[in-house]
Amino acid sequence: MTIRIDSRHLYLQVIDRLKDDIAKGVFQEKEKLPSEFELAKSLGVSRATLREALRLLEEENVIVRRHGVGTFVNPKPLFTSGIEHLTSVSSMIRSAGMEPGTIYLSSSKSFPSEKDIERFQCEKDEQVISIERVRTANGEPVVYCVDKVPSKYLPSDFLRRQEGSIFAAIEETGNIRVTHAVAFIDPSGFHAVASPILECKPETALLVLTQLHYDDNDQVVLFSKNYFKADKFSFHVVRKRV
Amino acid sequence: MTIRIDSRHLYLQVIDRLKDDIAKGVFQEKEKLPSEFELAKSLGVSRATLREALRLLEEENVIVRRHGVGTFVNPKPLFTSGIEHLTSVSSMIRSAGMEPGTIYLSSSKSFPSEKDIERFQCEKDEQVISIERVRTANGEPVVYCVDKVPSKYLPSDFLRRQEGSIFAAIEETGNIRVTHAVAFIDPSGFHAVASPILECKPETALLVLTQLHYDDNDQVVLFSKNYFKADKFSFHVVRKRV
DNA sequence: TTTACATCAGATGTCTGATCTCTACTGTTG
DNA sequence: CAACAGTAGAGATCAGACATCTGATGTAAA
Repeated sequence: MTIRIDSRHLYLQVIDRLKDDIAKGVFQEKEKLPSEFELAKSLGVSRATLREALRLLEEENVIVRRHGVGTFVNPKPLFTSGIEHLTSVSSMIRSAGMEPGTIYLSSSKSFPSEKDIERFQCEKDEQVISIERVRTANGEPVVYCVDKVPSKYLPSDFLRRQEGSIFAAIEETGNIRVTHAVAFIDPSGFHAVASPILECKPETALLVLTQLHYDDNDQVVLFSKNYFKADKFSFHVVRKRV
Repeated sequence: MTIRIDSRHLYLQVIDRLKDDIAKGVFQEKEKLPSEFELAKSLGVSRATLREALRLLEEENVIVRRHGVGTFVNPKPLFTSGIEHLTSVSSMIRSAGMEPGTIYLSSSKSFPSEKDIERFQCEKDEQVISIERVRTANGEPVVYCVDKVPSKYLPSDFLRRQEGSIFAAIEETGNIRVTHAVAFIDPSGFHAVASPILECKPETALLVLTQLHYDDNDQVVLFSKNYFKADKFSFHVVRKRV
């Protein structure tokens, strides 16, 4: 019996551990994993728990299981991590091999519009913080971002410190975790505000991501509109048949 | 082979059964499911098997489980079925509440280009079929489609019959099933070919979906490039934190 | 009456160890 | 050499137990 430092469920810890090991190449050798019996023993969990983890890893296409044969790691992380995985703009830029930066244009606190009230399901007197930024990749402007978030979700000193990710600030309190988002994808030609800021020629198209970010209680905690300079950026998504 | 009547794994059958029951509203009552013990008994499977099914349903956001409390059906199919689910253009149009139609522009059989050979991993002498179509919604052109598929994946009489989905034709033989695709998302301003065909004004932006369709052996079986008239169409994707 | 704490029932989480079924391999046989 | 039967080992499923969490209830103290 191991001491539970981590309070999360065991099967989740097993998943992380296995993903780590696969990433590190521990199991890579001939793309075959030890048998469930041995794996469970070496991880210190029961086979039932291990199987719950393996089943989810199979659903995620990390591994493949063949009845009577064995479990194999899937040798094709070729096209994972598409837009269907929620990550910050910073890490999107970084994973494209470039250095992210931020230029703050403005930030303000104001009372919510009717749309805001509907989006956030908040009261009329709950103030909303709006932030306008330009994100850069290797110094070049690539994304124009407009974010809106009810001030109750942010630390009180947020407006003063002009740095850091909004995600991190929202989750700083420990009570909220952004778990998923719905992103609406639209193309745009010339945009009166974004195009000049991004130093686009009029014929350069933009990709607009309008996003509603939810926490684990399905509350909208962040609304954002991102204008991507598409010639410097590429999006993909893995589509699965159902 | 792969002819499976009901020899699929038990946990998969349980998932289907539960989804069915939820869809039929059997469990709807107060959004609470029977306990795992009772459910397992009534389904005639062990608790371990039931739990594998429940774990996947939870991952799919169909249900929510709370330790010590119970299992609940999730009352929010609000934003499922985004672009991350692979469906045909026809059903995308239909689910937008419009009637899909097709205009065939051209279709031809030719030897593969170097890009084709790389995409499909085929031989130089294996011919490739190219199809050019316009898809309409309520009679109005909304998508310009260019499809490429090695002729070996299609029935020999395919070029003569100018109708039906390519998906269906590929799967007609029974040996191939398109399981997933990787879609690259790009905006486009004026496009010399697509814009006139779609009767777009020059300033109307297009959304371009360049897709590689895979079968269950991770073979590319279909390449397609779709130009969506974005003012008539809307895309969204559910992004999950990992 | 209200608050705080102890207790308990019932649910999910985890473990153990067994049996069933499938697959790849191997040696035998005609 | 091909066809077949046997076998070992892997995942699939099962049955039952104990652990832990949560919500509700009852009881005693403020």
